[in-house]
Amino acid sequence: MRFSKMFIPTLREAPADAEAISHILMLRAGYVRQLAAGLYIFLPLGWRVLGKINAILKEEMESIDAQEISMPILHPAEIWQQTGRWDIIGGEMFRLKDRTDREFCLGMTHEEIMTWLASREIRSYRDLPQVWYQIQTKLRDEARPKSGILRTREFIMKDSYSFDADDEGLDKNYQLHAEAYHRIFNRCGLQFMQVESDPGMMGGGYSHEFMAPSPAGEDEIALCSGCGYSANVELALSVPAENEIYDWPLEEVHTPEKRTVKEVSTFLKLTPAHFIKSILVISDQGPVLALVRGDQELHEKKMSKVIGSHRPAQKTEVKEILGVEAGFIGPSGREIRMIADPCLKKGVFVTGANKQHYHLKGVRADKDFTAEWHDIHIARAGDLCAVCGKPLQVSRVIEIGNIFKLGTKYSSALNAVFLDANGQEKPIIMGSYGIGPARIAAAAIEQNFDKDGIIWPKSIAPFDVELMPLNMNDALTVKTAEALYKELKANKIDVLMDDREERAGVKFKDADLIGIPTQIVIGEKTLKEGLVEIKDRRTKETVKVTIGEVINRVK
RNA sequence: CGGGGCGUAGCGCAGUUUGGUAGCGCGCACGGUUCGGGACCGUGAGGUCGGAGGUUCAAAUCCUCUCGCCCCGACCA
Repeated sequence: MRFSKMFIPTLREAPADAEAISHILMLRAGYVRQLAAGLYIFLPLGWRVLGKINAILKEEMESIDAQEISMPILHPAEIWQQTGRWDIIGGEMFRLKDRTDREFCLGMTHEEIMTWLASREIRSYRDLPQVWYQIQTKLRDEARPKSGILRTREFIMKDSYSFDADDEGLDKNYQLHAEAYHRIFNRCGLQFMQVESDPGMMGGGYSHEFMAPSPAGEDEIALCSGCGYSANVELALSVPAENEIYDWPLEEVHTPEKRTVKEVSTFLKLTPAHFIKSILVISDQGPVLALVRGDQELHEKKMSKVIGSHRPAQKTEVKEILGVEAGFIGPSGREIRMIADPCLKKGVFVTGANKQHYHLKGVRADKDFTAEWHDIHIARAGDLCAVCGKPLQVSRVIEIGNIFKLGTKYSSALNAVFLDANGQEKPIIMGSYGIGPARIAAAAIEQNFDKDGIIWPKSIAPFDVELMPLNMNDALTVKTAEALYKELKANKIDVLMDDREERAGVKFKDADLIGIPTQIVIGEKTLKEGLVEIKDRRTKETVKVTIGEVINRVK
């Protein structure tokens, strides 16, 4: 490809409303343009990158016998109604009507439609297993699109779905996908890890996420360097570092106007870890008191797993329900449902006395209060691994893929059944598996850039090499460039030749910004010695080679 | 949905406090000189100041409403 013929609108300055590095660089280097919040146009360079990523996805999907198909984006409401998700999913689903008033939605994922197809076509265990995939646009009315291409309202996803006769089959397809995903992300040059995750609205009981470490990410994961335990902090189990235990007798202490853990702990000259933090929440079944250690935060998702959907109580509700102001509530002597973090089992604590301006010192679990015990705190760096006891690290990550064991949730709802070898009718056992190609691209940039621009991993770069004849007015330069251009193409090397009538400086700046991993610089002076320069975009190291050597060097 | 910020030329911004005929840099077009890390000189094109309504002799500037975008939070296959 010739630069002069390709639409690569590079920008000297970054648009003001871009913040994430991948967003800024993709805009500046002419890969994407924004149409509206969460809607992006992929320009020629950006589309080439997605094409490279998709090619890898296809190869690895085919290698585990997944078959590519293509599903509509516009879905009739009835199918989503049958699985219940039409009502469960709120504003995130785009909904519309056709001219006859029939209801439709735009597909945010394809479990329903894939299962619908299976329900119509699969009859026998002999038809199983099947793995179908597509690389298809999804639409979600995101509450908050952000970080450029990382969270958008319309995006391409590779989604695959497995259909099996039994759990062993599902296990195998799940495992095959996990392995394929490892190969895919490795080939894309990403640093990543596989972690346990919360299945969320997908249902089913078992899932993993693939995470690329990056400060631009929206998720956090806990990692154990000791045993390798890794999980999204939404469900990561951790044991906070132990307290020194004081054998206080139970007594009321006067704590005038001291409400928060911070205030009371400062007042009593104790660390927050010696306190029980009591948080009243309102669930569908009524008020629940959540108890965590004073130095911890309550994790709402973990809490939701125990008591279902809920919200924090307002200050006035606390007074109404518990009869005392929020700063002085505690578990002792309460009849209300209580969920407590297990780290409170051992030790002696200070907590609200349920009496204005008083706290209770010397509170012990089981003796002074009882509760249901569940891990409900947010895992933090420095907490200990629940498996092996070594310290956990917490890091910020971009979710680039996920795999779910769905079981029979969708097949049961949509009556996707088959006859087994004994003539018994059974629901098909399913899994679903997603990867976001645009997120791979963004994560690759977030993990590979410098002050001058993008540094693409070779496998997903828009071109393999950029050929840079510096002076287009020099006949020998042009002649050499044209010959090399032809030869590179003949050797199946993707080459972008910067044949513009631009000054050398502009070409260097643009080349670094665009980030093609190898640059071949053809300069007038060096050329007189019969040499050209091969430059590594990442290290900026340059070697001078004869023209004849170029092909072997860059192959 | 809650909190905050911003909308002025393609991009980055000044001008808004104190109302008085819209400006700078980059980019773009043309001419010339340059030519290995975003050149220089000259000439020029380009603006419903996000939109609507109001106040005023006069509104980018003041008031009301509205739309859009970004950030934090809530939410999130």
